[in-house]
Amino acid sequence: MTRSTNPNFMNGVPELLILRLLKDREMYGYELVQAIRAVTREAVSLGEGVVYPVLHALEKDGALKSRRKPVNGRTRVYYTVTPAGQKRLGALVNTWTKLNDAVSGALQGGSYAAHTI
Amino acid sequence: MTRSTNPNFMNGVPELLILRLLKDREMYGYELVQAIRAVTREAVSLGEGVVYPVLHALEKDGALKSRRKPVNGRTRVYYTVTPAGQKRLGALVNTWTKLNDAVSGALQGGSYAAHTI
DNA sequence: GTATTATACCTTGAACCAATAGGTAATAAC
DNA sequence: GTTATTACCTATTGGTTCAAGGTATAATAC
Repeated sequence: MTRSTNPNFMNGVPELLILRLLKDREMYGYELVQAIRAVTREAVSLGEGVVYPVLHALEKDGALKSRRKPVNGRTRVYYTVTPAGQKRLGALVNTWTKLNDAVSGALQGGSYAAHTI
Repeated sequence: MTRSTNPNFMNGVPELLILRLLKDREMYGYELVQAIRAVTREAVSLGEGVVYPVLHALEKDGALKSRRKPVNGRTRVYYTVTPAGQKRLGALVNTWTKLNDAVSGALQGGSYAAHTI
């Protein structure tokens, strides 16, 4: 029903944002969690339990590739977008935009459709 | 993975569209299925297996109320939005708009975005 | 006159995905 | 030396869309 942190309409949004952010520069999971909060101005706040599984699924699908990099004794796993990932991002942005336009139109008093039954 | 009919990003959209359409006038389930197709210009096409459960859930929650009306020997179940439903619609539109702005900003802008405080 | 389509309602099962709540381990701060 | 922060991870739950069924009447086609 009502989500405590994020509202509905979140289907596919984590994947979309992650791909979009990684398109600009390589990042690691923990960094992505905060970057998403920052870039959406707290409108979207994803837990690590959301981000990591998405990263692993995207890598398994060949949309991302990773490299391990030790920093200050800790190990970070940096992700970058593959060509397949870029393509996937493009498709996601496309469908997201289309759906958005459709719903926006429907919300704003949509009576451009004259349907009678 | 890939949906055959509708893409991702559909979470909560059926409920939003149904409430929005019923706000203007009472409709019945089968009519809503076609109205949604029409108002979104085929961008969203919901099956009856999606619409009916949402209608029942919304009525159970007190957001809709129904009346049975015989038309041409068949029985139609017409739904209207209750005050609680109007409130729910308002909240949904609000969160949908906010999320939209956030994701749009993230998609277009690089690191940060237009309006600071 | 019967076969097919359209109308109109419904439920069940599977699949997907975000969210919560855990768990491990190292460094930094106090 | 206890807590907070960094940084990784998994398992389970719950909610929701979707496909694929099922029932029944009215209109149309052949």
